[in-house]
Amino acid sequence: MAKPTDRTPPVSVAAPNCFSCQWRQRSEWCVLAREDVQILNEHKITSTFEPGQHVFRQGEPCNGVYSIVAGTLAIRKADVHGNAVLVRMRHEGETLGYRDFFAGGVFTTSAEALEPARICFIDKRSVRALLDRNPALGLGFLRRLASDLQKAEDALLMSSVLTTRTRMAHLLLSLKDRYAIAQDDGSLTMRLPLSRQDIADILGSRTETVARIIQALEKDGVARFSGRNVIMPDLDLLLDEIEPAGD
Amino acid sequence: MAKPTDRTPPVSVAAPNCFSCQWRQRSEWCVLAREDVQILNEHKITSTFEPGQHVFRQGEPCNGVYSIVAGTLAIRKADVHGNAVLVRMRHEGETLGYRDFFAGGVFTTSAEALEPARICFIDKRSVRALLDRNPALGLGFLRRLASDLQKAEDALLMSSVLTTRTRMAHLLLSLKDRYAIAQDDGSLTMRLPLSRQDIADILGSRTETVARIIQALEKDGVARFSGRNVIMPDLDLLLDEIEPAGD
DNA sequence: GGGGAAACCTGACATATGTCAAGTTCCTCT
DNA sequence: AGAGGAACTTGACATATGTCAGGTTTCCCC
Repeated sequence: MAKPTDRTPPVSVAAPNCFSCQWRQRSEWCVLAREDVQILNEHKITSTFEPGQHVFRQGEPCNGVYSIVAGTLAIRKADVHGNAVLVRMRHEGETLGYRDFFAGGVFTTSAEALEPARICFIDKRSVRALLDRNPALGLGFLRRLASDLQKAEDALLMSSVLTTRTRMAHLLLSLKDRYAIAQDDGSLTMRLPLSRQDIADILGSRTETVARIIQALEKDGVARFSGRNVIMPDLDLLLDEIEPAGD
Repeated sequence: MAKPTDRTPPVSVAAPNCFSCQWRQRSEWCVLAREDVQILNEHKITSTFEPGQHVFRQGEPCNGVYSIVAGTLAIRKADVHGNAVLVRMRHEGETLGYRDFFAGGVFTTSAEALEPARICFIDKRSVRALLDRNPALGLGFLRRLASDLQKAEDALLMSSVLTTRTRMAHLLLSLKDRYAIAQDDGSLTMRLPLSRQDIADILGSRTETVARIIQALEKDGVARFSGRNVIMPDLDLLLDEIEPAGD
């Protein structure tokens, strides 16, 4: 089998069931009545994506919303010169693309699988029908957008008042919640879902700078890196990074 | 009369009429039926604010939304150390505070009048009642939030890929649309609604850096500054700043 | 008009980070 | 296993920007 690349078309898979979907019940879609779940179930299209494949690309028309059944996606935004930032990550259970769906119908970001992913697509017409029948669904998206906006503003604030090293510490701490596993000796280990370039794009920096910060963190005993594997011997040391001493 | 300071309470004024309000018809509120405008009209509270006064402060509970009848506000966000960024500006006709209203009820930003302002407050109960009766109102806020989020992401991208000088050019160009007046000789003049500190907070920079950038822009003939007054002799020079030559 | 505070500017200096150019390691495919 | 390439690291250097300290201007209130 050929290696899946960015250009490999996504694979449609046997449809999972929206009724029994564990994620539906914890997301915006939990407000749907039984017959509306039926609509969802009939119209969704489920596909799988390998790491590196795009779910959608900046500039393409937005013809519906997506829901992640499994996997992690990177949401990137690029300017005209190709410079990109990694705006956020999206994980299983989250809905995707609703921002551009409500804003105007063209994707202003790209979504790329970081891990093997399984994703449901719900087309425009179905979403509109569901919104018409369930005002609470719209309010759910409203809440979600409001919280996304808060996070974006937090990121904006952080990017202008914190050093790159401190933002790196923030990033490690947020990744820890999802990816780290505790070892017997009290340390934490995790495998990063992100390349150095991805990290640089999140920090608004360069890979060389990321490498230097990693070097510095290792020197100070805060974390040890080996490729994408990280060992954090003491969580308190990381917490100290984001909460300056004596403050 | 004492000079209005940050602590001077806002002044409630004779209520303007929502039915005839020119802004209502161009905003989210335009979808309201006649009897709903009546609700708005009865429950809104209109106040005036002098420059420097706060409409609301980060951390306060959010008990409703605001609508700007006249004036310009600065929306700021601060971290625990008091570092602040100026997240955005809001002008007459815009609604205010809906983000925190939908997200959870605590203001995550502060709003401060930059010019004398007149602002209507619509309390929580009235907003909820209007939302219940007008699903389209919720969709209107949805669209607005989606576009705010887009702008926030644009700002995030710009802050990490553009130089401070280029962002300054972007800022001047966006302020021009609202504040600049064309002179007979083809140049543009405007009076900035922002202090150097405000500009630095927008650029994610320092007042000293802003002063240096101003110096550089004057040296290159792009703009001339005298306090808050700016003369832009040639718009093309400013546009060149944001679109690097030969690109 | 004068005093005082706030806003603003300037210079000298330190430093974080970008840039460029080699290396090295790691991974994948044949 | 070996070849090739991508990802990553390292070093030398340039530079934008922060920091600090001092000075000037502007504005407001008495």
